[in-house]
Amino acid sequence: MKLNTKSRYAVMALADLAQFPLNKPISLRDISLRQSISLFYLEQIFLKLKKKNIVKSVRGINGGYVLVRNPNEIKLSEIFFALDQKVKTIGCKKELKKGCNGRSTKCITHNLWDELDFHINNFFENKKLSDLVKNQERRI
Amino acid sequence: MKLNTKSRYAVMALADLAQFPLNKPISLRDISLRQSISLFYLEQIFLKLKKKNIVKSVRGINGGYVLVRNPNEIKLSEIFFALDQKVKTIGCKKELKKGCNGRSTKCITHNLWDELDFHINNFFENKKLSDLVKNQERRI
DNA sequence: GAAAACTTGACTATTTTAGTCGGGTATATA
DNA sequence: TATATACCCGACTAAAATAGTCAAGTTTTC
Repeated sequence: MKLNTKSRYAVMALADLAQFPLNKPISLRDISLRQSISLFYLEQIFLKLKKKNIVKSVRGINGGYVLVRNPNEIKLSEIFFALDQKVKTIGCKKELKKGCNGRSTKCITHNLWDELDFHINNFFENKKLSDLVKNQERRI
Repeated sequence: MKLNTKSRYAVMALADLAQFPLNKPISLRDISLRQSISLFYLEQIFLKLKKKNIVKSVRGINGGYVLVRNPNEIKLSEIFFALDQKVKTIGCKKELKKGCNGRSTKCITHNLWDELDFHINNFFENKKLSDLVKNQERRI
């Protein structure tokens, strides 16, 4: 059970972004250099973040990306959701044959995975982007 | 972020096992049929469970597997551990280049993944096999 | 008009996962 | 003691997911 790089990088990049003034566009190139993440990969990631209205883009020279809201209004769950990374421990409903057996409507461990789902999603639901930067030194 | 089938099946199979008297060997064939899990796959899984002393085997006719301890003494975290499925959201220590940048000893989101790790592992640490069977009807 | 920086879709190599298979060994019971 | 049942164990493979790359744009500022 592990997090994929896409959501991880997304959080890292946004945390990076959150350290700067709200209206100053930060280029992906800069983030790429600071966080050691491939520029091309970042482009993929930010496209999705933009679609979900977490960041907005400023084109042209001196352009870059800017957070749409304040870091304390951005839940980590949103970020994960933007990258289609909702935590799903199992889909009992879908894979009827494998996950849930036909005997009853719910398989023996069904409730467990539901609980786990809730437990993890809850974690991200209660974390804000600002929580990551709070005790971090500002780098200009 | 999702659970793999191996740990999922392991929990399902052990929950199945836990519904029977402690000293009655249950064959993998039976579990395979009841839970709709491939017999070959179950063999792989139970080999690991046996190595970690969660189940013991009884060979020959009428043989099968038996829980070593009571279901209320078996933590789900043990099961996951037996299948090398410790939750690891990220290994900042190892992949220095990608995960943690060289600037400081810890990358900007390092603590977050640590917290998440703890949060999830905690969930499994506090769950016992018996919790799964508690409100389950016994099937003979 | 040139350079910086976003836009978009397609592509690929690598890794992981899920599952299969074959050829064993041990043992209860007829 | 024969034999069927059931565990033992390592090797193998197909398919899916992941991680990352690339090319050919468009927009905007200086």
